[in-house]
Amino acid sequence: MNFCQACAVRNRAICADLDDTEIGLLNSIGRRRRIDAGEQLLWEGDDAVLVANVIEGVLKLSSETAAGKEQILGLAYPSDFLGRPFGETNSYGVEALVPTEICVFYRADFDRFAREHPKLEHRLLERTLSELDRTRRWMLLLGRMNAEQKLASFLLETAERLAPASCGFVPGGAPRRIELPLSRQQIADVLGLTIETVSRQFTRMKKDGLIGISGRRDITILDWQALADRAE
Amino acid sequence: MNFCQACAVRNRAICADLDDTEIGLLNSIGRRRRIDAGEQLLWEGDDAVLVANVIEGVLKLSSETAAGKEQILGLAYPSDFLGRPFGETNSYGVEALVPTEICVFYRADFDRFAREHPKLEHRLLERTLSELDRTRRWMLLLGRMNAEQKLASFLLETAERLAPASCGFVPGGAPRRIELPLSRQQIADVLGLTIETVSRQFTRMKKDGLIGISGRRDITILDWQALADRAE
DNA sequence: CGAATTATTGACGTTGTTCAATGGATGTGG
DNA sequence: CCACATCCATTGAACAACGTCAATAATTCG
Repeated sequence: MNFCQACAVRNRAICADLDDTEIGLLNSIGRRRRIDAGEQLLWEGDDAVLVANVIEGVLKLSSETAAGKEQILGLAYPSDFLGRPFGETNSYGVEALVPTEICVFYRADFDRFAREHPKLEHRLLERTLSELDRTRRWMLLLGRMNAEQKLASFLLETAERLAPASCGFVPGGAPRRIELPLSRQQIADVLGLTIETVSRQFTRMKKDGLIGISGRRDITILDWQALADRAE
Repeated sequence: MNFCQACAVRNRAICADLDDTEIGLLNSIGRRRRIDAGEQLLWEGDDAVLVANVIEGVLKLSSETAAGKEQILGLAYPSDFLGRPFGETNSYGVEALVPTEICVFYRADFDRFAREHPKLEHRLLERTLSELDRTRRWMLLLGRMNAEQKLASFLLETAERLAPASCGFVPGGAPRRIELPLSRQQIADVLGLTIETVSRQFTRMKKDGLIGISGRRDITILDWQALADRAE
């Protein structure tokens, strides 16, 4: 059977441009896999054996310093691509943050398929270019923003990426409740801060009426404009 | 006439896999251009009109916060690719740091050519994937390293990238003199620090015998191992 | 040679980290 | 269903690293 036809990210993932025959071929070399929250998919420094598409869930890409301090390098959401095609080793680890569903390939199979299907390579190129842009924007945050700006930026971006693309959501307007896919420690690891600093910033934003905090991971954005102002 | 045949980066740039006919075609849509040190090639936020290959020299990619603080997002050396194919706008500015020679294309022409030549797209994909890896490694530096580690890492990477690929240079061993392509301020902008902090770190490394400083931009790495130790 | 630019150095302030204690939530076994 | 253990988050106080401001020194360039 062919999973792809019913795939939730069929029109957004890198396979979107393939026709039925090609999809069938790709389907035959990939397989679905569920990953529990906290389960690791790829390890930093390992041989690059697998690549994957994210179908449902959220994963973190991360690396650590010799001293053991972690830095989260990026988050992967549905339709994002994971792993290092045409590469030797994984330069970062990948771990699911919530229960996640992916579509995995052996890198060797994927590489071969990709080289034979320029349409797929083109989509992958576009996606990689976008990811590079996003990553560079994140560098500005890490290098030049203070704790308040970092957290405000993080909340805005998370709200945006969590909104299903289909629902035509635009930031701003009404209060919006979001369920954070990350713990406080992980947020700290994304922003290059400590957990204490993150916690203090949350408390302050709540006190100032920018956000509401209902549960550890349950945040409501009350004042978009004020949040955006603090992000710059 | 066809510049490509005599091009210094003919075997390393994204055009390396093209045959003579294809190179001829590519040559006809591109042109050589010299850029002075300090001259800007692309502006952050502008429409993405141009893309280019670096032939000789060094350029910086940079972005700034609303408050006007600059962050250098990356450096481009010979054979690197510049600009945003298949994109709308430049998400960062590009400026030459030293007298530089590039091979420019109108993005529209380049995009069309690329879509018709999967070999070129493949090279561009490999390069973009490598650049993404490099950029993510830099995020670890920005987010989790202190000033000393940042500067040590910067010096090591600069020494490596400045060494002509041909000469089989490996870090370590004998003292090595390098001419920094960046001012102190620019180094600060790469590392997410201030010029004063960079200056103090330089002074300290010199005092500790790790490096020699002959002129503002003229550094000799005296003790590779000690420098590598401080980088982690 | 002198002006302008860039870098260094010092004194001081601020932000975020570190260390330590407390608080709140979640889950398990009795 | 409660008691307890565990985990995660919050809060406070002291400290260190880096930033800021200001003065001086060294280069570069006309």
